[in-house]
Amino acid sequence: MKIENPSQVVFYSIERAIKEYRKFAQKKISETVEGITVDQGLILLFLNDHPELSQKEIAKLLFKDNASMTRMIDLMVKKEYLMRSTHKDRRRHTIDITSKGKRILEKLPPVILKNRNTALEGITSQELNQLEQILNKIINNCVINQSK
Amino acid sequence: MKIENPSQVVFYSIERAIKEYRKFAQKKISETVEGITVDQGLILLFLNDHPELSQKEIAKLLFKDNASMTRMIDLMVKKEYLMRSTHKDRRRHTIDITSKGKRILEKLPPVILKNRNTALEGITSQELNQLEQILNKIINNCVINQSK
DNA sequence: TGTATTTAATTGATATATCAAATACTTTTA
DNA sequence: TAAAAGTATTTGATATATCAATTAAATACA
Repeated sequence: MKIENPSQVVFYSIERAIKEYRKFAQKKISETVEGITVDQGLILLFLNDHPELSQKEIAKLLFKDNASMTRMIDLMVKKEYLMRSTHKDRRRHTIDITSKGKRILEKLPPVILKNRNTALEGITSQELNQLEQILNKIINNCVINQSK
Repeated sequence: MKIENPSQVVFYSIERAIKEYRKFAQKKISETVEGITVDQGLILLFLNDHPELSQKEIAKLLFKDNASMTRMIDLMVKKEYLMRSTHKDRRRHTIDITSKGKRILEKLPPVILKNRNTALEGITSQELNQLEQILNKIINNCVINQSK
């Protein structure tokens, strides 16, 4: 049984698209903001909009593992973008953005918006909807069949 | 400046689609073949079809870094799926599939084909073409603007 | 031919991914 | 209310990602 050439398989395109976008976005972010990864930037943005988020909730938003999130936030605390403080549910922490983190937040949104616009240049909103729909079908197929 | 909710941004869908597919595919592979990751399986398949591939070429096919590929193949050698032997270009190695690797290869293709079909269930070939086209636009936008 | 430039692979350092197990709390329930 | 079950986070072990630097060999070229 013969497996198709990768270039003929849509999963390679999906993987490549997200990897090229991440590489591109990281490069542009690094040109503007020192010492921040794409994911760290997203963590700051989410926390800024929703300060009550738990590590677990942030992990889910970014499709990360809880253990990874612990270590990412450890690092961001070490780099002084974030601080952990006590939460009334003492299993959790409240995660606060430091002033250093807030300074990053001022520079970040325009870069991210520009990156997204650049990456989506020449793509109609109709195409974007199609893309979303098809991807959602794939996601559903995978999620449903995983539990089987 | 406000950054959109993740669910409204197509890049989250792309990321989620590939991650859910990988999780699903890994689960199905693990049920059939012991001790093999999706990427390790793909390395075996590529080498089987194109035994002359260098580590660098395999890395490119799978969108990996050369350093990662060195370590992945190190591990596959340690687990006895692969062997390195001398190549006429002595900077390289020839990478041979062991008999243990070949036994994996007998079981792998049907699982992978079934995974892909399951994940793409209910998606027309027209939609697949659209998906490819739109993703290629994104890829091009990122690649072109990276060098700028 | 000898030196400079490329090239394939490796290594080191650090970060992230993944799974399992452990901790420290909270909530349920008998 | 005490024990059981559930939850958020952390930790350990191993693999992979990423970038820079190194090594060893091939190629270019003066």
